[in-house]
Amino acid sequence: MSLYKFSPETPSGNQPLSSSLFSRLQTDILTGKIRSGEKLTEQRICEQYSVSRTPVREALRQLEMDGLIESIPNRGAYVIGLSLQDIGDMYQLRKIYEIQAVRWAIERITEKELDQLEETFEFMEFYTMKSDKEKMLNINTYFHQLIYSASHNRMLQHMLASYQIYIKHIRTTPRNDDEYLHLVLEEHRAIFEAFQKRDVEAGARAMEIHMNNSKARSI
Amino acid sequence: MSLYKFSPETPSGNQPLSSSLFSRLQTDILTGKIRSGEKLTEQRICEQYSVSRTPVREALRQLEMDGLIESIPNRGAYVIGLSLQDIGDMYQLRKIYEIQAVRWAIERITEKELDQLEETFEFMEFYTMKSDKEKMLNINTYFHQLIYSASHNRMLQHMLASYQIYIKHIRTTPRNDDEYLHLVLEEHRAIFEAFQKRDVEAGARAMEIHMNNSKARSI
DNA sequence: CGCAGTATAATTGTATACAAGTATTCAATT
DNA sequence: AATTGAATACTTGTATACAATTATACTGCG
Repeated sequence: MSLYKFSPETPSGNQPLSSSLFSRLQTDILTGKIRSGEKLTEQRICEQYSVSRTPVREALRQLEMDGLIESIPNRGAYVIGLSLQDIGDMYQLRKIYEIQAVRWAIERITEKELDQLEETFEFMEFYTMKSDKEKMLNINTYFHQLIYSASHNRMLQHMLASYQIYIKHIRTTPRNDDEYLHLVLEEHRAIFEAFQKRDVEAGARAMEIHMNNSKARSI
Repeated sequence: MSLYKFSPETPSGNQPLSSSLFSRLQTDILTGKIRSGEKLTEQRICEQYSVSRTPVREALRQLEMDGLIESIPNRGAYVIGLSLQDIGDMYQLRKIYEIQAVRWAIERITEKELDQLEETFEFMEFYTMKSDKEKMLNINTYFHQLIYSASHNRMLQHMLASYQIYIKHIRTTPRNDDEYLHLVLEEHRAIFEAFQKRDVEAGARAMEIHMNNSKARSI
């Protein structure tokens, strides 16, 4: 992933229209457009999304791996979705790994990676100043991904990446206040400064605070 | 999942022949039959596994979600596989969640679930006595799944279940000694006894020991 | 000999057709 | 009236055909 997409010069940068059927279904389930418990027949998805059954089946398999639907052989697929309980559970679990990621990352981060993190954080400051919430969400995700990457643990990256999809949809609660952006910024500043000081415990604490607040803000 | 499959009365109980293409490919990648870095063309898989492209494509999407292959649009799929580093990473990560699972499970387990855990542990004793390593592996998996389930955290179940696949293949190092079975049994006994006493800290310690030993035994 | 451009081959992406399994309906029988 | 059975409709599972994209090989030109 490149940083260019966050640079001030880039135009609005909307979602790509060519987003896969999998992503579209994922979004529609997570935003509640497709309801929990609903039966998904391949035929109906074909009609509603104007695609043939081949891509539909592939998307359903992916959703199943994500735990968003349950597929019963020769019977069909049922939407599981996320309950409030699930969301709470997820934040608890994510927190555990995010803290671990910070610990390992502070121990193992390279100079180059630290520069990237600094640059990313500076973009966060810039977009907070500009009150660009959309860009903040994207760069926020990227900031965390840099930490995963700096942990130099491929499995951890993979596991935490799988949480991001949920987070992205959950945290779209309408909260336009600048205060929100500033709070998020300061939480990330604390994390970033722990990296600069190579202070593992401070990093873990800062991330724990950030996670607790994220959870609180989301519900 | 039912317990019947572990009962002494059941015959040998081999793997189902109707195992999905996804599982077969997963196994072949994890056992090294399909090498890391290898390019997978859909055509070749069709021929080698005697199926058409539709199921092949579905299996590839699933493998991609698992992180076992990397699929580049219009280019093809490349096997990533697991390095020794990955396996070590995975054990570290699994340990964190297994310990958390035990903590929550001991706090939240129902009487009925505890009975199931007891029954399962007694099967472990039985198969250790009979030196049936195959059955021990299965019931070992089941023992852990009961803990996940008793944690009453659906996300945690989902995350930990995704590790089991790897574990199953990694731990097939040829170690026929009864000593191995007895060690595993005693480690599980410690965990089970912590459940009986509802001692969270003892459970966490017992699981940590079990995880450390599992890792050591696997490498 | 090297390079660019084009034609060909190979591979993935998508659509459709057919087979197999499952659910539903309705009539016949008890 | 309830239940069983067969026939029908529906849904998923698989195979194949076609379109779009990418890789490769070859030819012509400098």
